[in-house]
Amino acid sequence: MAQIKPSLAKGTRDFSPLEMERRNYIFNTIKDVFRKYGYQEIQTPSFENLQTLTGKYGEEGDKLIFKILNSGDFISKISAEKFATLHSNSITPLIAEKALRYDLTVPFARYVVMHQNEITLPFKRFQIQPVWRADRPQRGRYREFYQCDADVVGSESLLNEAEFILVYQEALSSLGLKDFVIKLNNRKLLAGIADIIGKPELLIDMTVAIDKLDKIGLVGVKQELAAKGFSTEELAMLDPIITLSGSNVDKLATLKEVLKSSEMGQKGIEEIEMVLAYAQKLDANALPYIEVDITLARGLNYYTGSIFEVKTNEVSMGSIGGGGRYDDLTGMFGLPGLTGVGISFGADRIYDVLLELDLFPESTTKTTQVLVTNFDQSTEDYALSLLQTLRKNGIASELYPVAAKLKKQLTYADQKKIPYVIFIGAEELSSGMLTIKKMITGEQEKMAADDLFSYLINTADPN
RNA sequence: GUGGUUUUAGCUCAGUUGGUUAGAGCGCCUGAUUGUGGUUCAGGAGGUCGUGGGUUCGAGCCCCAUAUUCCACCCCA
Repeated sequence: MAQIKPSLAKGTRDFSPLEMERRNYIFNTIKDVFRKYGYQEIQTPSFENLQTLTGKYGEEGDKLIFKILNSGDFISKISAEKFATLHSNSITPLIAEKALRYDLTVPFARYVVMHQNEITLPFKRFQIQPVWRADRPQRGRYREFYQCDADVVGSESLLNEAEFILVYQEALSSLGLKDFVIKLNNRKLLAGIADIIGKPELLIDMTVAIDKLDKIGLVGVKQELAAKGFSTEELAMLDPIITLSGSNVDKLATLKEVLKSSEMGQKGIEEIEMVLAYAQKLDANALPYIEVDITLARGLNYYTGSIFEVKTNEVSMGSIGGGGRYDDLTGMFGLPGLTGVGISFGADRIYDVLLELDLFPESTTKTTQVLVTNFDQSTEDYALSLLQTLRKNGIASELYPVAAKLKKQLTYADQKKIPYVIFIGAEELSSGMLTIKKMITGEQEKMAADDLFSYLINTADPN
């Protein structure tokens, strides 16, 4: 067989022991907070029926779904006439029936519908699994990455939203992040803005343009909006929205005034106020992290109410979390009238941020505690029983698997940071006194096997 | 998907206008030490220069294609 140069698929990574330890640190921290707020873990398959996923993420999102080619001779199942009329888009459902999951929310909606008789509402679940996107990789953007999602379905209370803000605040603070902002917006408020300008189709263009205020300034924003088709009068009407600033309370007061003719807009403002009120009652310390931001649109099609996004100000990185409320995601799977709201942590981005800020705790992984040396066949037999006795006493131990030079065995212990090495050679065998070497100090002493056990049980770290 | 960028030893990187045998540091292996690691000293191995074409007497260097990395859009975690 021809040799193949080893390489990773674009946008994927291996995780070595140290990286896994750090990744698990992130996962465990987030999990602990999820559990504390009453969420239970589930998992769903890596791939779903393509139908389950398509049409949920918008046009751009659909393009980024990794499709799985059907098995077998799928071409022969398409008639020649039909084949001639096909283009790459319309052929996809014919040759790919499955696809890798794009996020955890849609599979969760599917799960809820399929398990509706087993679950009691409100159902609070969390899920930590990889998702895949056929995007072009970049800093903080991978084609395979882990999301940590918490969602609750069957409760329209805005307390859920407020609790999610606290989950964000608590988890990120536990991870050592200090300067981050949880952005809060509401689709109803955006709809209200669309109401008053009477051009709902330009809503997206508008939020995108307003979002650039820092970069291109008020004049630039207005130019861009004019280019998109806004009249001078409309721009005047939008002025207070474009220049919206100040505290959350200030912003909401301005919006209330501007959107007073829009029922939908008022509803959006009320919802934001309610979320903030709940958050304050739960923990007023969380309030400074919350920023009402009307430019937060979020592409995901299914959001209908609150929208969240989390960014850190400590390093340059896209959002490290996002979420929102979806009123009818399960409706697409035949269970209408069930509202849900959820958030997601981008574990891989959080990893990159923590690494850059040097916020990972010192390695705490328990490695092997004792290495038993291997001199030759006769000593190996004795060493084997000693080895297993150590293990039965809960001490992580290993025997060097072949009789090698002591130098080599010690180098191995050194590199693996094994704190104790037990020498069993001819000398030890005949005297019955084993030599134990403490690698950190280099000192060594002789003791009988029984004394050695009690010594190690008392001093070595169990695993 | 659009535009740009990167790729040379296990790792991080030098490499002149296109000119003999492509270098360094770290790491690795061997020895100084046949029962002693982390320090030191001596020696050694390791490269189809991302891949495939092309130009040239001659290509790591120039041209084309392709993969990959990172960056800016788009979008997103």
